[in-house]
Amino acid sequence: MLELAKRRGFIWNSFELYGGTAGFYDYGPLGAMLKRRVENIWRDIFVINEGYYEIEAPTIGIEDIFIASGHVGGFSDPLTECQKCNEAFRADHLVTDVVDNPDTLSADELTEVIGKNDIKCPECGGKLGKVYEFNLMFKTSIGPGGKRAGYLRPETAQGMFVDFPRLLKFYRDHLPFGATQIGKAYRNEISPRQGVIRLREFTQAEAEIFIDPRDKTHPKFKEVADIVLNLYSQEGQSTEEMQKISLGDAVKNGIIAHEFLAYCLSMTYRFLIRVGVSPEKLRFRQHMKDEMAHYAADCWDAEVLSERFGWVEVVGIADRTDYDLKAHAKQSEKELSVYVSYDTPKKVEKFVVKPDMGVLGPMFKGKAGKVANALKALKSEELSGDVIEVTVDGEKIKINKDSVKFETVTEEIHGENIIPHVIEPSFGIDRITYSLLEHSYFEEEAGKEEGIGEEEVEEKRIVLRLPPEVAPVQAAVLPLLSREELIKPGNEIVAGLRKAGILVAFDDSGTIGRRYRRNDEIGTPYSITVDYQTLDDGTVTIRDRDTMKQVRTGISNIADNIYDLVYGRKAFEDAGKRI
RNA sequence: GCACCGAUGGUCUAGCGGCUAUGACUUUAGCCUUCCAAGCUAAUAACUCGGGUUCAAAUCCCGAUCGGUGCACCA
Repeated sequence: MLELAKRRGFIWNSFELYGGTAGFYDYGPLGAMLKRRVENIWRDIFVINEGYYEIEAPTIGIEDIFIASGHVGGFSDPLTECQKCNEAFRADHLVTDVVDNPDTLSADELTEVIGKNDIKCPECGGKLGKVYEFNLMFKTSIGPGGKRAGYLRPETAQGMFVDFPRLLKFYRDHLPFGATQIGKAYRNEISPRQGVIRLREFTQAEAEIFIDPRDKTHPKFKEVADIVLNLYSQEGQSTEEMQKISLGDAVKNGIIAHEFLAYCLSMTYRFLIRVGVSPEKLRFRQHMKDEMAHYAADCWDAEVLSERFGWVEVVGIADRTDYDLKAHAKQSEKELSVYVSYDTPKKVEKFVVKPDMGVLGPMFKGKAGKVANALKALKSEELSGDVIEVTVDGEKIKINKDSVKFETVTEEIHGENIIPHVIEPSFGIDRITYSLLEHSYFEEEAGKEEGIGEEEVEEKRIVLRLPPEVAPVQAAVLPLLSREELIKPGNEIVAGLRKAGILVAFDDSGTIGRRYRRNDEIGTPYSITVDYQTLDDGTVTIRDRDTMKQVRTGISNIADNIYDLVYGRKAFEDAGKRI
């Protein structure tokens, strides 16, 4: 598979000319188109059908963002280098024998522990240097002078959190709403391996959906409740059992936390199947309690079975609660909340204390404000005596009850400010693209050729059964023989298809069989063959990649015909007369 | 990052001290060909990089880079 991908121009190692660098891959001519089509299907589902508009934020973020997100502090590993041989080691791993929880220690604390316990370089016994944090973000500086730190974003999500106030206005202050982003993210992995599974630069498609924390239902949940998924729940993982269960039942039984999350699983499922992931090689795995971030309410990964890498996480779907907005609110000192009005205004009984400032002011002068605040904090029973006592700055102060009025008032409240919860489906586009290539790859025995003598020769066919919608080349036009009278009408068909926006290849070299196989190998779903009958009656044949069957149809509406086939609006049998 | 293994045309591969470096497929040009890759003719194209040993290195040694596997890390 990988050999094919490289040879036919899907993916290959970056910078090969200079020996290559781990963690970087190029998409070739076919791969880039394939990936683009995958992204467009994602847009169709999330942006067009769900209405979560796409935004585009910079790939470089300022330091504040990543302080808030925790990436500056937490997205790193403590390293120490040997002064003698310059080897780098994980500092927390060197001290596991002397400390109980080394990963809770700071770099300075680790340096101290190493010093006190006289820990030496495991390689050469040399002295170890100061421990420093190796951050997994690519750091850069903004503007000259290097004063202002910037980081290549390690995920696209933060760009959407940071835009929350603007997005809220765009959606006219209504929950729920969502924003999406498809773009590059960067992680300076210490040791990336496993091909495109772990990259230093990769493409994410993420949605941040802001919902009312008190209402995690989904209006369209009924439409998807019957979808049966392969779930690998927390409970299931303890017994290593997957279960096929409908989303409706999964929510009812409390396996999935709520409808909204379950709905996201359904979107994810439909997306992955549509781009070409095999349903039987797809499962949804719930994060274990200790694996989940402490703030997450529930989290599910879509995992795809890969022949090379086993189960690979391709999508993460998390209920991140209000963690991110709170973090950015704190860092930016701005309020990030939504005013939500009640259906009917609530009547709330409220106990109000009204200190008589005309008396208290002159009496306490500078302290008056503090005294008043202390009084306001009191409960009704504490105010019942003739003399009221409060403590201000450690000093007990007695106040005559006449100086304080209090009452219970009934107020009408029309709504409140709430911090939305965030549902985050996060897709690894590179992993998905790789997976569908793997799942589409088939080597099969195709027909039987009569060999020399009596024996039959089994013939191998490599075919990429990509869904027509994602296939980079959507149709091939092939003159049966490379002769001018057949090439000419072929070229006219090509021009017509191109006008209709279909990516079409023309090929007249070698035998027809060879050209069919070449197109099978890159997943071209339909091949149009011009033969001598075309010259007589203006018809051509269309060959279906998967079945190798052919139909004959007129040239006049060939572009519409192919378009309908590619986008699934017509079955192959209906595209013409069967041969 | 550690340990072990590997790196030869576009792809797969032979060669394991001796100098025009195997072979297959692919590709290109042409011939032939009336529907499922291997018919004919020709052409293009490779020893990962840097040091060392040697009269001589694709071959032996060291290092780097990349890749595979295990550990670690990561999701």
